[in-house]
Formats: sequence, structure tokens, C-alpha cells
Amino acid sequence: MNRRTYHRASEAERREDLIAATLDCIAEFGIQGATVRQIAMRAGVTGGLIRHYFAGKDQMLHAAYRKVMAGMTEAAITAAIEGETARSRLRRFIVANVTPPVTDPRTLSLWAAFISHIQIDPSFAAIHRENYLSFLEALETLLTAFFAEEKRVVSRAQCHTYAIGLNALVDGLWLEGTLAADTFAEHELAENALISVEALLRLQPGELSAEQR
Amino acid sequence: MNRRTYHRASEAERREDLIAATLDCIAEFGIQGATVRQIAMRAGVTGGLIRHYFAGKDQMLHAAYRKVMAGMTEAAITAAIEGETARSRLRRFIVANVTPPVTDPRTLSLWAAFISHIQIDPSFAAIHRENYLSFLEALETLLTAFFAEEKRVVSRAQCHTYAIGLNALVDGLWLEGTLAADTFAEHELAENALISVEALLRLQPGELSAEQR
DNA sequence: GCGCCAATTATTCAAGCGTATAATAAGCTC
DNA sequence: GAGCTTATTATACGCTTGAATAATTGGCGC
Repeated sequence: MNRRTYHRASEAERREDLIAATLDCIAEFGIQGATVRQIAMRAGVTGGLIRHYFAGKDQMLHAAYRKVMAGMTEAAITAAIEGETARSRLRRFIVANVTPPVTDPRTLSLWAAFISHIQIDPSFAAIHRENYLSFLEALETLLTAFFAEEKRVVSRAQCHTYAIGLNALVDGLWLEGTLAADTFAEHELAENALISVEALLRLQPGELSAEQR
Repeated sequence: MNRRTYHRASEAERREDLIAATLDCIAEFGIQGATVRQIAMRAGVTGGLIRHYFAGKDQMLHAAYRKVMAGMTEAAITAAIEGETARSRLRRFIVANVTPPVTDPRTLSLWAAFISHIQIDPSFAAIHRENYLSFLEALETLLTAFFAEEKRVVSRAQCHTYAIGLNALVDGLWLEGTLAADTFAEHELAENALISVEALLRLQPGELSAEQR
């Protein structure tokens, strides 16, 4: 009986592959279906290899969680920095968060699977907190710049309160827009998001939502 | 060797017990830890009994999901109907959704665990859709009554759009308020919710958030 | 092109999984 | 209080799980 031939990959890409396979399995079969064997098969390796790269299955799940969250915030921030004005950057940030690839059923499944472990495993809680705070901070920075650009005086505390409300709104729209993806046309959700943000910030209707580059 | 003595319970309460034990296990150990044996132990029975009441483990999970969602909407609606005016009912509904027992880490864990299965198991998707639509409808009804009471003319379509935005905001605040429970004082979250709702509906500041019964 | 190191496979293990079936005791009916 | 129904327990079965270990093979340094 011959042994399987195989390719010796670099540590970085092998880890990447294993994490990707883990996410595929969770998205497809749920966290219960993400077994060592299933993941290994998906990655085209044998089960034993996983323990060569991660201390255990749990550590691999932690890495996978980080990967998902990083992907989401990265997409939104990348979209934002392409804007030329603070207003445009804020607008782009909001829209990106309620537009594919951020609004993706697969991403939502993964996100929820991990969220449900936050109360159980402190490692997940730490990863969550990290990302929540950095998202809130990004939003607050965008907001502060926007108000400055508009020459509107807004206190630090007020800005923080706005950020919490905006964050909740964006998260909620993301959540429901993704869950009921068939119910909303793509631009419909973005439009609703911008109108709602305008209202939350007490802007004039159209200040953000009107067509602009 | 003696056999264990036991109590013969009515079908209704035994099912109730089993579902409660299922939720306990999911909340405590995650959906992976909610095994037939673990659940049975928690319910104080032996594993075999589960198959006497449910066709299989999956059917029990579906029942458990229904239970969680029913509990959440029920709490909010119960709070709302105690209000005397349409404004008060809307206000109470909002506040109830960002206040314990709805904002409860345990509930969030359960909710997320089930959400992550929506894309995998169509049965979960159906249960979700049912509840989402009924929540949206409740909100729309409250809104319509509120606008009528305020003698403010709002089109059906506009009302629907408002409901989607409000729903997203409430869900988002619920989500983050629960995840970061230690970050917010209890009334702080409710206050923020009311102020944000005012803004979304383009009301005068204080119309909802000011103290009132 | 040879040796060496470690990345990878193959195999094994005990524990735990969901389900099926048979034995038994609880508690209603009469 | 005897008898019947069925809710409940007990036990067994076949599979899968995460992890540990031993055997091998790929590819780099020389």
C-alpha cells in the first residue's frame, strides 16, 4: 500500500489553508460539523496535521474567529479611505457595512457561531472585545472628522453617544439585511442606512443619502 | 441492583422540562455541548426519554429555538400593552427590548447559536422568518397608532421603512448592549435607544425620552 | 545527489455521540 | 387492589470524535 504523496507548504500558507477550511466547514455544517477530520479533508490534508499547526482544535477556532472579524472591518475601512472628503468617507463606511461582501449569509453564520461562544469561552470574549472597540473607534474618528468638516461643534461625549447609536444601527441593518437578503434590493438597504444615519445625526434629509461620489 | 424510582409527569411539563434543560446546556456548553446525555442529566431523566417525546435531537432543538424567540417577543409585547397611550406603548416596547430580561447574556448566546444554523437547516430558517415578520408587524402597528395619535400623516410605505430602521436599531442596541453589558448602565442604554428612535422618526428631542409614565 | 530535518501521513485509542430495543415500574380504571 | 397501559429506565450498538504516536516522505543545505 502506497502512502499519499503530498506537498510541503510554508507554515504561513498552510495555516491559512487550515483556517479557510475551518470556516468553510462551520459555514456549511455548523460548528458541530466542523470536526478535525472534516476540516482536514476540506484542506486536502490528514487530521494529524492540524495538531502540528495548532495546539488543539480550540486554538484553531480562535484563529478562525480573528480571521472572520478582521475580514469584516477591513472591507469597511478599505472602502472608507477611498473617499475624498470626511463626509464621503463616513458615507462609504456606512454603505460598505450593509453591502456585499460584508452582508453575506456565510459571514453571518460564522459570526453568529462565534458570538454564541463568547459567554462560554473567555478567549472568544477577548477577541470580540478587541474588535468591537476598534470598530467603535473607527466610527468615532470618522464622525469627529465629519463634524469638523461641517464646522459643526459636537462635544466628545456627544460624539461617543452618536457612535454607539450608529454602530447599533449599522449592526442591526447588517444583521437583518443579511438574514432577509431576499427581502431587500441591494441599494435599498444602503439607502435606508444612509437615511437613518442622517436622522440619527439630525442632518438635513439628503445630506448623506443624495447621489455623490 | 435496583432500578431508579421516578415520577410520571404530564406530557406538557415533561416537554417543558426537556426544552428548558436543552437551553441550559446550550447556554452553558455551547451547541456542541448540548448532547442528549448532558440534557437528560440536567433534566433529571435518562437519555432514552428524549426520544419518547421528540422524534430526534433536531426536533428538540427546533422546539427550543421557538421557545427562546417566543420568550423575547412576549416580554416586549407584554410591557407595551401596559401603556395607556400609543406613545407610551411605543416607548415601553422600545425600552423593554433593551432592558433585562430581554438583554441577557444567556439569551444572546442561545439566540446566536440558533442564528448560526439558519443558513444550514431550513427548519431554523422558517422559525426565524416567522418571528422576524411578527416582530416587524408588532412594531409597525405600534408606529401606525402612534402617528395617528399624533395626528401626523405618514404613508403606509413610509411607516414600513421606519419600522425596518427602528427594528434594526433596536436589534443592534440589544445586541451590543448585551454583549458589552458591563460598559453600559442599565438606563443609559434605554435612554440612548429612545433618543435614537426620536431622531429616526424626526421627532422633537424629548418627545419620547423625557420622563413620563 | 546525499543526508538530514521536520512536515505530513497512517494508525491507534479511549471517550462520547445519537439511536434502538427490551425490561420495568408508575399510576389510572374498574 | 388487580390489571392494563405507557412513561421511564437500563443497556447495548455502531459510529464519530479529538488526540497521541509511529512511520514515512519531501525538499533544502551542502
